[in-house]
Amino acid sequence: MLRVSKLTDYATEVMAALAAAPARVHSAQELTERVRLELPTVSKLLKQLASAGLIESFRGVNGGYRLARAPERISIADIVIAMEGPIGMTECSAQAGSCDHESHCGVRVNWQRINQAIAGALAGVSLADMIKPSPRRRAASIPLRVVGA
Amino acid sequence: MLRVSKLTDYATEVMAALAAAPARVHSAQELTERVRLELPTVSKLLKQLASAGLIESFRGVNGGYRLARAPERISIADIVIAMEGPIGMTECSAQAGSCDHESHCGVRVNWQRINQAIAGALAGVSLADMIKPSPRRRAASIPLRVVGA
DNA sequence: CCTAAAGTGTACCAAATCGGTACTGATTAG
DNA sequence: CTAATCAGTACCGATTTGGTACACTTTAGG
Repeated sequence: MLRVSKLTDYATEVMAALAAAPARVHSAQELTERVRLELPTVSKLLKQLASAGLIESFRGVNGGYRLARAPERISIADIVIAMEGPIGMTECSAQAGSCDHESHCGVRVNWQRINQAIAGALAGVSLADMIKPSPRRRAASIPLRVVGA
Repeated sequence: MLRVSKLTDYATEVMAALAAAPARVHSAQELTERVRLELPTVSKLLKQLASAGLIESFRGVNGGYRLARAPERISIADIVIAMEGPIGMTECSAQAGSCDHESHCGVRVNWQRINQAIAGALAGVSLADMIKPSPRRRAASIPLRVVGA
């Protein structure tokens, strides 16, 4: 199945939890209780999200994490990229030289277009969208139809 | 990196090779030479593509494989699904009951929307599109818009 | 019929990835 | 100075992935 890693999945849950109270600083411990995961796991992904600049960290007593931007300005693409690196559906479509088929592979360029389509789909959903219970509203703005079918 | 498996990648190359001469029957051996992979590997994915109904197989001497439909009527989504199963970016968004967070996870429904957007992006590119050298033409209709970054 | 060309099915193995854990260090409020 | 809390590193086990091996079936053609 084409899917993101569990860590990425968890990351969206944690980000959603942070987005529920964007102004407050949440400790890793508190977030752990919200998403029902082990502390080291939550800790690890929080660190990753922080180094990607999606959340701010505060050390020391009463420290914790807080969204770096408004939930409307953080997209699922941001989270996926923070956790898994650049979106590239195939090795060679992400960086050149990584695949020795390049010379005779006619589909590479087209995979790059697909990457962009998928990045667009992920970028079109914000964290604010994710915490809305109803899939109505901005849902319609997700680009669905692409080319042919 | 969010990506499809190598086998899926190879499968698109093999399908592209088949699409280059849709009427002819190609042996696995011949396709192996085109995509520069090992025969058992090509053989394995051809079998999988055949059982998904994307290609037809012919046994015996002068046997081989042929596209089951016109290249315009086979999408990248078809190939990805044939190789990796249903598109579901998270465990729980594909089938219910597979995740014990369901009760307190507010983002599940929204992942389902994202799945559909991605499936749409993949369904929108046909095999015929993939073998076109120029990324021009209908390319412009792929939604590109990005939110934050 | 017999043989060779070709696909089918099953099983298996090594390497990479992934998810998780442990432990130690650094920072800061009180 | 102490406790709370984030940061960094290292490691481990399980799963997945990619690849290989081998025995079986089907079919065209002599």
